[in-house]
Amino acid sequence: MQRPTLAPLYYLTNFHRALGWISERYGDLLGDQEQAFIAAFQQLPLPSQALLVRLVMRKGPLFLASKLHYPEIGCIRSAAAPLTSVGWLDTKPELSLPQLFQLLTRADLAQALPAGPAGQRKDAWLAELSPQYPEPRPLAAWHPTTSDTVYAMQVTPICERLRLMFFGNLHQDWSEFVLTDLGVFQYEKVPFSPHSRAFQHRQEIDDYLHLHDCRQRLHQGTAITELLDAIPSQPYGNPWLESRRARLLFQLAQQSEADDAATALAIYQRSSHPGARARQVRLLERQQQYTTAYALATAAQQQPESDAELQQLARMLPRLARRLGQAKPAPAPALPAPEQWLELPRPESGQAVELAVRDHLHRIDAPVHYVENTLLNGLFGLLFWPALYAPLPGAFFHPFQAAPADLYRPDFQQRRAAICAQCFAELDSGSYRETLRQRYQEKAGLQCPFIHWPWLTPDLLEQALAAIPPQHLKLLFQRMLADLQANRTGLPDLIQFQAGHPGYRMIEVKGPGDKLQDNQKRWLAYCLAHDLPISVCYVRWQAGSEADTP
DNA sequence: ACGTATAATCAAGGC
DNA sequence: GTGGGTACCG
DNA sequence: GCCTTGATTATACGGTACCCAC
Ligand SMILES: [Mn+2]
Ligand SMILES: [Mn+2]
Repeated sequence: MQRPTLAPLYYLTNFHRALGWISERYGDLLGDQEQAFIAAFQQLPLPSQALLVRLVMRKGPLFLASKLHYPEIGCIRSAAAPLTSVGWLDTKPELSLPQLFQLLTRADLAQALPAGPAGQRKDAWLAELSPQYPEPRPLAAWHPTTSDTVYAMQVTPICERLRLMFFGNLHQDWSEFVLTDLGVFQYEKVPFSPHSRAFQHRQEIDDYLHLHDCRQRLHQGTAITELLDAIPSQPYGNPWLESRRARLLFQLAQQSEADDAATALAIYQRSSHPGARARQVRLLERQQQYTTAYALATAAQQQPESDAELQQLARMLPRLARRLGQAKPAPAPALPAPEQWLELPRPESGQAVELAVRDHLHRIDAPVHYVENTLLNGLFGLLFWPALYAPLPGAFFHPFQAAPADLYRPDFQQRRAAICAQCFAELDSGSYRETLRQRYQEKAGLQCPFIHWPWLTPDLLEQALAAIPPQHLKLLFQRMLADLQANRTGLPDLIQFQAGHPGYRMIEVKGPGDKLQDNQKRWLAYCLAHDLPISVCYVRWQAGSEADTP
């Protein structure tokens, strides 16, 4: 593929585009600090602007002047000077010993510090010296003979905030621009109004940043109690932020489960994250508070948050009932799934069991494909493309989105009811086949969370269109749409296309020691209830086909 | 909605 | 030297 | 049988420069 050649300062151009974008849409949500930053940035000499952007895109926050080489910028020190005078770079930061170790190479450190035993690891050396050097110092104090300079980035918080405002998340970064220009990422072009933006209130941005900070501290091992104090005790009004708060609480509770079950319980109670209630029941059970556990479980059963929760409750309730001496509830009926047992020679090369079964079942007139979730997700993405990329207010707000912002919100389908109905109607009329072929041609390569293009080959698509009855597709898609997040996984490993009716069958492969997962059981139950051809294939290895692993 | 996560799978141990 | 992990690049 | 835990794999842009540890 031919890559367009880029202007030397392409990244600066991109950053200007971003700043302009933000200024246009967020004028009312920018604080004095951010406004001043944007204004002052434009006043800087170009090499200084370029250097700042380079550093913003790097890890930092500390950089050695001698390690910065940018031909398009030229002299780093002259480019840096204006940045230090506005206070965006600090040239004399106090460095802790660990920071010094991160910044300098082994060889450089050896000139500044007493050497340890030969061949000592860098981290051991640091550990050994740490007690002797508790105080931070400027580089010149650590290493008097060096002529090097350290630059410490001072504007990370502002730049992070701007990035968040642009993308509506913090996992995308400014390289999206160049990667898209190069065609590495291709996004569907969705029209949206010039005032579309990820946030409507400054408080939402603050809240997002605050939660993000708490999450990072959780990951760094900050004490749970400290974080609990930091996280708002009341739900956010914004459902999107509230789900993030709930998830953070859930993770907090998870962390506390091991050493403080009571705290964990209390935190789960405050979280509306999926599964939080089931964890409460489980923890209560573990604490032998069977009455409370049973009460919560039965209440949950009356108003389950999901099939997944019902599934968990159905396992816990009989145990709890037994503990409480209640009448033994009827055992859950086993899934009446067709089963098949195979005894196969263990593949030479440690080949996956799914592939072994695929090859065993494969017939010239009944080909088998190892597809897992990719086939159905792919077909779904193709058919519902107009719904996924419908220009609804608030769904799209920058050009680098692979999906609408509300994809996994419960009202996704509801908000697009008419379009979804049209997509379903194509299954009834039969026009979907031509639509999907066309759409595959048209959209191949574009980022879409449901389509892994390399797996969904034209050949596989054709076979699926020929074999799977549209009414079956309809049933499968209906379940997906009911919960796009939960129901995009758990689909069977293999699909076999065959003559006659229904024209295909789905097969979940289970090797020795493997069991059906919850999400697989849910798909299994759904397919059985709707007469969709599904089965489970259990595999044993032939004795002597290969020595067991010790 | 990529907290370098979910996925799925395998293995082992506890009740 | 080599291999592995990380950061950076476009 | 159920539940947990941890390990382990793959993918997610692909290539390269650099540093470190062995
Ligand atoms: Mn599988
Ligand atoms: Mn399987």
